[in-house]
Amino acid sequence: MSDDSATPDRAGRRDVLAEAAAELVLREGLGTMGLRGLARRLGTSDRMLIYYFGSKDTLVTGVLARIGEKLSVLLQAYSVGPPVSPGAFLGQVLALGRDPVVMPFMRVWTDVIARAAAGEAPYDMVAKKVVADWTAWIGTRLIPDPDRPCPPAALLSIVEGVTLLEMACPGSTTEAGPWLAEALMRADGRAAG
Amino acid sequence: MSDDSATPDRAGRRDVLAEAAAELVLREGLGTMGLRGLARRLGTSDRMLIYYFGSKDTLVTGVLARIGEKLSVLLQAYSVGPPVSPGAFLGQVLALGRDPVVMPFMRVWTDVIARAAAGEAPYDMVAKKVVADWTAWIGTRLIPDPDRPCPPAALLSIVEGVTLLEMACPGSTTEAGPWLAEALMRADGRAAG
DNA sequence: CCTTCCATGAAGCGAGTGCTACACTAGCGC
DNA sequence: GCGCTAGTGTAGCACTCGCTTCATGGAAGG
Repeated sequence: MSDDSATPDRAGRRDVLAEAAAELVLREGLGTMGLRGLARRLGTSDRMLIYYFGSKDTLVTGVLARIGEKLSVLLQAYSVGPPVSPGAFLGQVLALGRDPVVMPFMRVWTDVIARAAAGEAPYDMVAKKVVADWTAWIGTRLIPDPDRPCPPAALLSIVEGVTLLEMACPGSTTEAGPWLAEALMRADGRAAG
Repeated sequence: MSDDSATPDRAGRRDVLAEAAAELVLREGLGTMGLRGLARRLGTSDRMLIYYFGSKDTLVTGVLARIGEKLSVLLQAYSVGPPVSPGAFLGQVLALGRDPVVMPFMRVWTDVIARAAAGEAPYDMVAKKVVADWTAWIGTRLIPDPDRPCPPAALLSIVEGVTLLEMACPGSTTEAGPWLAEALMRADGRAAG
């Protein structure tokens, strides 16, 4: 009776709301996720958000899942190339992070991880999955190095750190990104030796 | 009339409260900075915290400044050695970050920067100063490299990223830290070439 | 026409926030 | 003793938060 298939319009409307909320979060950040403010920006009411999603936590996880799907679609376009060295990968990802299409995603995920670090529910659970997914994806993008295998979390840490610092102090990392990529590429050249 | 010198006891009591709050934040994190909860843990009342500090923002900045002083005292013990290469520095700092005495400081500052990234006052202002101070300190700890000068923000990004990921997903960066330090040291070996 | 049920608005609840107004005590100078 | 002021407890304000209750409109089905 109360499952979605019995009321397809309801699931459809929820989907529309989730999509609109995802676009809004990508545009304005996670700071706008209060029920009343979010509802106002979406042209509905907090009452309706709870009606369709059941609770704010499921709304947040749903919206973040949708943002994740959007990003994975984007990333598939960058995964077609061959695996590369850690330094080259970092250079690619940091350049990607300056792409105005990808940048909002970086900011949202870094914000999610930052809230998870503060112990805020439900971001802590979401962050665990996100970190797992990303390390797995990074792992598939790296040339295996039997001598000194690069832990994907190492590259993820750099990307998160650069993004976080850039969000907190805009402009503070303009030189840091290129230097890091080049330093790792220098290390790449020594990886086999 | 209302300055501190006229009522030294008041300044003294404020100092005691700030010290106790700093210890508490180092122990339990910034999540405990609500006025009522903080006051309860300090054995006083929110009324008194406002009375002595004027507002929550000045209380927060005061407590964070005190934590900063504590850390700078700690760090002076590690600044007596000669300047080192970026890779060696990163190895030292990441090892330092696992020291149970220093770890609470790392977590607090990373939390501050994370809140600043979310645009939360007054952490945004504090973070700007913290990042400036740290990049300056890192700059004094690095061997100048005329060919490829290492931006201090690069190392700060790594430290922040590793700390953030470790807070969000404990255990996810156990291999990342050593690998990064070693990779940068490999790059150090190529810096002059 | 009448029922039934989905969708929605209006109002409100209870808890939380930073902060304030008021009353009171205790100690000090006159 | 009197007045003054610093310190502190109690209560409360105005607000936000996630969420609920009530009432209603309106369409579908008998």
